[in-house]
Amino acid sequence: MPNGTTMKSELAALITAALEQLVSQGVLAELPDAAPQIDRPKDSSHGDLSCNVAMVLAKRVGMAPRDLASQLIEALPKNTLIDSSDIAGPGFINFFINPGHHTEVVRSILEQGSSYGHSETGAGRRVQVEFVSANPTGPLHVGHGRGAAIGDSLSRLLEATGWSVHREFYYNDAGQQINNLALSVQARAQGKDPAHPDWPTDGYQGGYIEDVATAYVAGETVQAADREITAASDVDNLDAIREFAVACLRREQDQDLKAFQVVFDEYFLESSLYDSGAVEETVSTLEQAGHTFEEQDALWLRTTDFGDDKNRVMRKSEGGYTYFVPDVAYHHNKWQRGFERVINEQGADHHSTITRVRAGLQGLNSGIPEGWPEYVLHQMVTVMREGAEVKLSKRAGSYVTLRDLIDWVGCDATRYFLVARAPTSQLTFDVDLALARSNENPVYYIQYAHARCASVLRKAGEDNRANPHQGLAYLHCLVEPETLALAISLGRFPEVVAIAAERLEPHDVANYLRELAADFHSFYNAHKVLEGAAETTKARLALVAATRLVIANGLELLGVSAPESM
RNA sequence: GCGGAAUUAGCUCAGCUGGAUAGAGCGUCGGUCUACGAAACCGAAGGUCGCAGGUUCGACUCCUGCAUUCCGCGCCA
Repeated sequence: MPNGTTMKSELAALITAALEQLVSQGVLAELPDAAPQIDRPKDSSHGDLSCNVAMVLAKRVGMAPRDLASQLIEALPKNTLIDSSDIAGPGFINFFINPGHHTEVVRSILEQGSSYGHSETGAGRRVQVEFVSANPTGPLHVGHGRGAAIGDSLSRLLEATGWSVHREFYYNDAGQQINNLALSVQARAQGKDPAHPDWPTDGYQGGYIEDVATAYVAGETVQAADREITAASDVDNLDAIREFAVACLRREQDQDLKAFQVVFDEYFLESSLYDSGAVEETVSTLEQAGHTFEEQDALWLRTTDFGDDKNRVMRKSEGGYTYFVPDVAYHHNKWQRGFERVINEQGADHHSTITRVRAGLQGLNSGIPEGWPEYVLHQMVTVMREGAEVKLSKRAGSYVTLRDLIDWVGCDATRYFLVARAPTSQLTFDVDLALARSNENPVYYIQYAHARCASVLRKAGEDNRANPHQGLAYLHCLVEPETLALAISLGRFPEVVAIAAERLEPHDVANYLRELAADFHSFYNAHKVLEGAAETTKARLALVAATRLVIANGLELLGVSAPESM
């Protein structure tokens, strides 16, 4: 099987050929506009693949679905893919695939190795994924962790499907929140605590503020991914405190991300948009395009022209810009950088900005498509431990940090749990479940399957048994139901990756891996790999090697490690 | 009130963009190791897919109402 083709696409080609045949016979007036839909039936007695095209077309042709189905089967070209086919229910055509085709994937997998499952649909086009984008006012919390896990996995999926991916982290380094941060650090440096009468309104109360203040007074030097600052130690110099505090928290977040094994290509500063004049330029372009008006001393953008439910203020009566103006400038900058696609992974609480940003971009008349950029929004995360919700962290004070989770359950389990659920559903992170070492914990379940594969292969190597590739000559020995079921699952992987990337849903991969691990464990318990006839053993070793590769490739897409032993 | 998300087994969640008898894991009950790793496997029980209509060959899936939960809704970011 060549890279990129699947059983489904081979079957689709056969069915299309049959439809063309029916057109030439005059049974059909024309080909349907869409490609025939092919599904994997849930019930294996319904075959390996099924097609509903007869039911879809029947009405238009004026034939009974089952009659049309039967003519379609007659018209199928000769092939080695289909073992048999039948018509079932209201007019499904069920196809039973030649078992040899199922086990042939083992050959493809061993040949393609770490690239098995990958495709070139992105064709090297450029996509930017922006995620986390936390302001440097505190450690990353679990919500940021979910964003990091999803955003990074999305990036990996897009890379695996041929896109050229740019990972970006955007942060506000100059706004009101940063001012609060500086004031809070200053207050701490002056020996005040949150109970003090002069403690700043909206000041940050987390314990980390005190650490920053201590470091500032001590004149320490901090180094973050995108900056390095030495403290001035002067308690009255608010600008110096601000710069130092931002650097401290940037470093803190860098360390969190490093512990989470997430890496960015670029950190983009909101302040740079002011420095470069991009914000002013955005405003004047919108004004010139006639999308703005003045009212009550403020400048408004007519976002209602672009689907918003009310117009939005751009420049406040006191002269400053509202937050969405630099947001629009930022996204215009992304467009100018040539990203065909931009995907923003954010918490669902940012939902309301989508319409505004898109409206602002449309108003610029830069040829930006209406649905650009794309958004993946994730819902809230709550953390449970010992049956109760955890709401406080020692370090951050008011919320549970990402680092807390990593410390409790490790990077692998944290990443898996945060990425394994649909972003649209609220997530309950059960710390005790993530720590469990049994199949109630899917991370260990999948990793254990990988370690088992590695163990068998190791054992075969020690005994001087065959190299897994030798088994490729004996794939016909793979015949038992559990064995074929495993091979079929291995063959699904490319589809799973393609669909997950297309729908921007990394959790598809997590679910698939769980199912694959279950198929492997069933196979493993039913059939001894190393204790059969020589040819069967060789074939099974090839199957195990292929399974190990697919699990490793899948875990890689989630950013979870694939251990050789546990 | 407006907008978004959600509602599926006792619990945590899938459900391949409309297919056939709605699936996993945990939990419960019952079986499998002098072991290619039992961190596993096999089996059983467990469901009015929130409610009511609609669309059609066919609805957990799409549409319209209603209910409940979460999140947003400032000249805050």
